[in-house]
Amino acid sequence: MRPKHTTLTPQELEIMKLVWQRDTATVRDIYEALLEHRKIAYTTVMTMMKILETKGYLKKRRQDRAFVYRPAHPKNQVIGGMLREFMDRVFNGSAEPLLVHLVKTRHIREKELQIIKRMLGEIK
Amino acid sequence: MRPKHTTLTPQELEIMKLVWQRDTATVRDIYEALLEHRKIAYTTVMTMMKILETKGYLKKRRQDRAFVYRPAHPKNQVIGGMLREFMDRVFNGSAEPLLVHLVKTRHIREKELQIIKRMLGEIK
DNA sequence: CTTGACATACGAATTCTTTAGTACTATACA
DNA sequence: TGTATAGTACTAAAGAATTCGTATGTCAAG
Repeated sequence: MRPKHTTLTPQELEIMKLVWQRDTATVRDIYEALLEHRKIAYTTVMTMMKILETKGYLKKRRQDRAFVYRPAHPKNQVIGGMLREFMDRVFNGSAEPLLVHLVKTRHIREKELQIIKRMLGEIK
Repeated sequence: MRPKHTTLTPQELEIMKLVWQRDTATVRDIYEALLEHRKIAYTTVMTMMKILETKGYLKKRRQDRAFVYRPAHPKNQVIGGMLREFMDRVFNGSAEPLLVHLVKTRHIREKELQIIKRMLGEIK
């Protein structure tokens, strides 16, 4: 059975990025990090992290009075899933038209081409 | 308050793809195309297309009794915007980590590399 | 012991997304 | 002429995403 296709929402992703950076984090850690960019309530962050836990993206364990959260899956795996979902939905699953866009918008230049070349060489 | 979505939602995209394919389309055209994949009500399609019109993605003009819709912007431009938004949100705006994923998941192979090479050559 | 700080639990409001029902209108046609 | 058909307009409602308030519990400092 194929695993349920569930993707991170924008705000969930924002929080997950911060947790991946830190490997472990409390609600307060994330709350303070988010506060530097925008106004947000402590309980909002708590709710989001609880949601991420029930969705299986975060694991928590109690330490003293507070929960300490950590990622349930590596960043690469989750981000990779989001990329695949996006490619499926927007480009019908094929990378080629995506690459066409990246070249035309100059997001891929010689530099990126060299990177790809080198990575492909390493895989072989 | 959640910031307004600047890009197409999944269902909106599904409809836009069909309109781009046809260049012009009535609600009935899209309704019938969608019906081949899933159960959906005629009025649902109508509502979605009205939303797309108020959001500025579709233009309509009356022809006989029905509206005929057409895209307000070319597909490349809109899809390009979605890719940009995704890259910003998920990869902090840089193409490189995105390419790393595509290489590692074998979505970029020799074939795609050649395509990129050729396109870069054409741009120069 | 009381109080303030800090944590979770719970509930709820708001907005966006998606879906669809009902009412109404104009046209075609039997 | 009256009726079925095909269209729009309007309304609504469910579910997801996002936000936050209030209640409550615990611990440490005074």
